[in-house]
Amino acid sequence: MVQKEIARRGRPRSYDPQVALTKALDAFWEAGYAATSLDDLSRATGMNRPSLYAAFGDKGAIYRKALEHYWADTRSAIAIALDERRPLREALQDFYDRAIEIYRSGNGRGCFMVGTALTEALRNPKLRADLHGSLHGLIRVVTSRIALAQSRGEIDAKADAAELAIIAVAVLDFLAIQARVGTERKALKATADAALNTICGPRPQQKRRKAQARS
Amino acid sequence: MVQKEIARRGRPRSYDPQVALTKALDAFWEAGYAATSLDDLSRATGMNRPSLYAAFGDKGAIYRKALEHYWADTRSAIAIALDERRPLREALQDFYDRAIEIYRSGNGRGCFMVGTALTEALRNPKLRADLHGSLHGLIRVVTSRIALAQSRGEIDAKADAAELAIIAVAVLDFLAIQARVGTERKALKATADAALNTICGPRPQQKRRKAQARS
DNA sequence: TGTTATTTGTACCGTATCGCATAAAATTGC
DNA sequence: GCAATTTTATGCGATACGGTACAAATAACA
Repeated sequence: MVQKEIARRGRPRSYDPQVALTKALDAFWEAGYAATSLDDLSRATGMNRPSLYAAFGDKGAIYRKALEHYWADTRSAIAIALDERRPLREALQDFYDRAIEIYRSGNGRGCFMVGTALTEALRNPKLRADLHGSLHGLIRVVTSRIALAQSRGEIDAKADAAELAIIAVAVLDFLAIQARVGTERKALKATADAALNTICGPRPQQKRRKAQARS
Repeated sequence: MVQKEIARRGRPRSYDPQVALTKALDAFWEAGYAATSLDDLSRATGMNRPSLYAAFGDKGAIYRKALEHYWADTRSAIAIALDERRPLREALQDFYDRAIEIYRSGNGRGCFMVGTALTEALRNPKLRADLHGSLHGLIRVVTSRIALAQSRGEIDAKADAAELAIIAVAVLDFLAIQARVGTERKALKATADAALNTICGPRPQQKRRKAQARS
């Protein structure tokens, strides 16, 4: 995975493009697309504006690359969490646990797509279509994962897998919303539990308290 | 409800503050807070900037007033939809139908709070706390409405009302997200049906198709 | 008719913004 | 060491931004 070290000709870069992109992502994630200036990005990455421009393009291009970076990470995390070798309940539990940790990072910044891209979507048809496709794809993945669990007899075979998947993804996005309005971890766990109990049925062995209506 | 016509002293206003505020709301709703300039607001309302400032204050104050206006409308719509005199399923159906119409308005702009306020929440503690409070309040209202239906024997009394309310509100916000990424009405209806069937149980009499995984 | 009160419209100020032009710096190849 | 190459750093230029000062406009009041 390490890039071969080819002796490059001119002055060497003083930044790592990958970490710089991550810093740019953080800046956008915090303030949103429109409220993040090139100076903010310059400060966040440690690069000056011309370097930023040479490396990633204009502000829109930086944002698109940051979004692609985020989405690639997200996809791989989802694939790991929903691993078919584990029971559905365990998979979904991991799915939500990972989401909660990400969404609570950075003072509870939530999901990058829900928190920043969604706002821009209305005036950016390409972005809008990409978000639509991502969401649709996620629902399809979760649907087939739930259908698999049904075929294994883990959950009620008469249930509608597509409907349960919609619930599952809706709760995922709801965690993002709750996190960004400052909801603490305990309440986020309760939200995830609501999804787990609804989709997989109430947990059998362990004791269950009634969920508090804290948000 | 008509204001008494008191003879005001100077030059009369050439705008109606209520409709101007609604136009400002529309502008923010479309582009988000940061991307909406005072010139945009001036264009949208037909007022020039000094009039705008005199009427509502600076940009932040205009936004706060627009948000309060939106939330007041939303609260009353929710109260009507969840009317205790109807069965829960009918109430929730109306709840989601109203949401879908609002969220699909303006080329699918979604929910004002999810689509614009959420982005700003991270850097605006007061706004964040308000959003948190609103969300929490909504969950509490829905929880007690579901508990009422349980006490009437409409749905399973052993279910956890608070958990079902979380699902209900999560799906509401999911409708907002789906609408803003361009999801068409049919798929939004399918999302709402997923919530209805999950919370109230599958509809008994009418024919049911399996939900497509369209988003 | 003149005074007072209120709103409108134009124009302006200081600052921030985006993108780029240009020069200085740092490295490799010869 | 010298030319070629690539990146960094400073700074510029045109525009956009939020907010306000000021005068013209329009009404009630006396």
